[in-house]
Amino acid sequence: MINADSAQVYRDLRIVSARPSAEEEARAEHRLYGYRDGALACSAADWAADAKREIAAAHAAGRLPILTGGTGLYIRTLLDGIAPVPEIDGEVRAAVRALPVLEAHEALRREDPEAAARLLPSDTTRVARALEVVRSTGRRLAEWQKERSGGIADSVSLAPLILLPPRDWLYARCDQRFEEMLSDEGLAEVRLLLERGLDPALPVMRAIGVREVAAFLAGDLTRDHALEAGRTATRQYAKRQYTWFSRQPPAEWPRFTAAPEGPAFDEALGLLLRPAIA
RNA sequence: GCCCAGGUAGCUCAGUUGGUAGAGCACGUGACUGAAAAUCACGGUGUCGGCGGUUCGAUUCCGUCCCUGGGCA
Repeated sequence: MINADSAQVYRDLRIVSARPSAEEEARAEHRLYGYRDGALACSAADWAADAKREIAAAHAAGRLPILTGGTGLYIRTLLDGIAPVPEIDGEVRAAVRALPVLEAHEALRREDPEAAARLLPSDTTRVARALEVVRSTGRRLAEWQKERSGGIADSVSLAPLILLPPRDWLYARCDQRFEEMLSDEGLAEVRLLLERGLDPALPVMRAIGVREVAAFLAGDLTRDHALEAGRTATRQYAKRQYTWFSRQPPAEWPRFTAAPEGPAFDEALGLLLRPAIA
């Protein structure tokens, strides 16, 4: 089992990212779960390189790799590749991210007018990305994006299955899941993370639940309010995933729209895995 | 029981000097090329507490009842 989830890669988040339990991990080999330090941001390309290695290793050992996870961009990067933009200079990145968005957009208007026209001044992430790319590489992002490299889609045979369970079912699971984050173990996990004093902009600090649990620990939210805020954030995220996975992947990838449990799901998995194993 | 203050969207509240109403959050829909559990865009979803009255017209004014909070007994 190879993780394709951007939060489950971090060592610091076990409960909060709802990683598979020790018992679950004992049933099959699991890779790329909790293998990175939260102090270092993991990018889609970083993960794709790791996943490529794990897939190759599984193939070499004559075993079937199964990717699972909810980060669409990661999976797309692995399969289709991504623009070959070189590593961004650390100082450039820091300077760009220190700018207020409006100023960054203003700068972009001068340095990459095309990108400025395409992006709304409110879109902090993309404005910063476009700006750091021109500044660090001297080439506009759109130029880089004419090319994609590193994808493995053509060299593997893929058996995809997209899970789009009924909204009610999905939201009930979201609500249930957050309860565990406020357990003693969940609280301890967030306490340890906070003690590291990491940059709050790091992905590990922005994982759903970290902010809510931290607010509870600090006394800024009651337990009930933290629970409600966390559940809301989880449901909103689930909706974003729903939109991504129902619309972004190729139309021919099968969608499983019932709850992923019981005989119907077992049959779908069986149909999926039989040719892959053969 | 009496006196105040309230009752408007799922929630917290604006507002309408009488012409059927709007913010934030929630919610819905969508976008997505190197921090994506991120970031962003679009959408108002409503017996304006109930019933009467005045009026061409009432969520708005009047009466009454109900409910909530506070005060006095």
